[in-house]
Amino acid sequence: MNGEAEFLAGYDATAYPAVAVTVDVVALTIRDGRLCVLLVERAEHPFAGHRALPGGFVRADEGPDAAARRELAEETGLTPGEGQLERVHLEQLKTYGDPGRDPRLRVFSVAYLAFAPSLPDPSAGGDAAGAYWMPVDEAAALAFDHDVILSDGLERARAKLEYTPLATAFAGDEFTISELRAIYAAVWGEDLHAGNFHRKVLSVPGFVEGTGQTSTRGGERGGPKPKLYRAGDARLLHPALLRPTREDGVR
Amino acid sequence: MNGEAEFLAGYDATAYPAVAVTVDVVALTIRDGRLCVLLVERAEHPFAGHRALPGGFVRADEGPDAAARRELAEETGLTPGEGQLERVHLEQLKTYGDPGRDPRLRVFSVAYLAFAPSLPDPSAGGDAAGAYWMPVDEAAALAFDHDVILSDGLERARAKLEYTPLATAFAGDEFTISELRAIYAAVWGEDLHAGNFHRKVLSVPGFVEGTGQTSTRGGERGGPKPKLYRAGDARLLHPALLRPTREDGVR
DNA sequence: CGCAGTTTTCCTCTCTATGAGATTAACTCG
DNA sequence: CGAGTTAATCTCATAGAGAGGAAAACTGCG
Repeated sequence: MNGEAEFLAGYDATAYPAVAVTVDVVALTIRDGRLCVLLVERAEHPFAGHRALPGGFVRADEGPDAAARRELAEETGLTPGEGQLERVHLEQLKTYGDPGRDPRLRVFSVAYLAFAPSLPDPSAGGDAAGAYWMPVDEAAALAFDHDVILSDGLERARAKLEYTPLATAFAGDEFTISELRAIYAAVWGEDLHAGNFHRKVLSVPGFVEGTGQTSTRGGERGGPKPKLYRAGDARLLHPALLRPTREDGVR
Repeated sequence: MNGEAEFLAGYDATAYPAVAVTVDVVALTIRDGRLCVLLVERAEHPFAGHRALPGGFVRADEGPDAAARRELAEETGLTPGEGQLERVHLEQLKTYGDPGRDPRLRVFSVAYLAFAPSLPDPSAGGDAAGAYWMPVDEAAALAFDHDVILSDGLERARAKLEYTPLATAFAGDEFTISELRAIYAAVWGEDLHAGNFHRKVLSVPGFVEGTGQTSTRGGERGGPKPKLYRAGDARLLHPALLRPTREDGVR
């Protein structure tokens, strides 16, 4: 009965003016024990000179997931196929589309959240200059509504560490329990009890599995050689690893 | 430097053909102790005759949140201002935008999840005929990728009941602990231990607050007059109310 | 009216999980 | 070698979860 013509008639420019769909990526990593986010310097109007989350338009032949991974590759300098890019955890965060969030035309932005292991500076990578990692507590006054997107992404990341083993996505292939604890501490912004953390991580089935090996060297300031672990096969932590400080029942 | 003209030049129809942005709503309610979803019968091509989630285009002057609430109002027959529509909990679920999910043109759909108290049949409401509530376990073979959207919405709803007091959004203003337990049972699809549930709900600070009143009548098949409660001011349940059966650490 | 069945609301008991602290052993640096 | 640091493991007190039980309040039926 009603085909494309009828549909497009109902979709005329008067009722629905041109819209664009972009992806923006909140890419997080741990550098020097601090939680950092990948930012780019905007060269063009609007918000020229401001910092912004990396992002770009979704192309005709790709879904938003693929677009986000492509943008991430472009800005970090990672190339597909080498395993590094594939190991980055990427998940959809939320879509932002209020009128006026972009002064030029109606833009819907599908925001993504990425967890990356420690990476070299993008500027060293070659054509990906202009992007850099910045500690999240110094990242403010971003372009568009990117401050809100970043803060939503951080809250999601903090919550996800509680009930998923995604903290391992910030670590390398093999890691020690202490390194894992440092990741939690950096993301949550507070120290954790080493003994309880150790017991907890090993007691959750599927969180980590031992490699049978130990680190070749003790800690930087002494201590025994810690055992090495790699990520287990659990996709949900049960029981969960709850954040300490949050007040009982946020009102 | 670069203004709108340059931007629009980079946004030509070759690289970025026309796209549309819609909202689709997974609206859930409890009817006769069963979890139900609001569906509409599609009249037009494509998928004419198929069931689909209610939805429509985001208009130029509204954000996606407002669009979702408008669509919900149109399909349920609820009118803004009477309090009923405002009491429906509505949150963004996820955005679906793979090429080809709509055979006509590139459509990005921002899906929403709604929790509604028990409502009259939409068809009785007047102009909102064609929409109806259907038990979720009978809702299959939906148009587009709505099966996937529904299943994502259900999983989100089940998870949300664990750590938020949103189950109260399915109940009326005042409710008994048993009614609340029936909501959990319907959403999770399994019975809960009455005694433990009672103790748990009352022990979580801010989940429910007593009204000091009791129901005027005992249970349908006997029993004492239960006390009445209303939703408390907590926005997060702590400790959480975890689902019973799920296997330890989903692999 | 008396009785059986139902339901709310407590209660107990057991097991597990958590948080704080202490201990031992292994290692680095001066 | 000795002091300081860290990994890994225990202990102990408390809190929460799951299972079951029982008193009390109420309905509907004979």
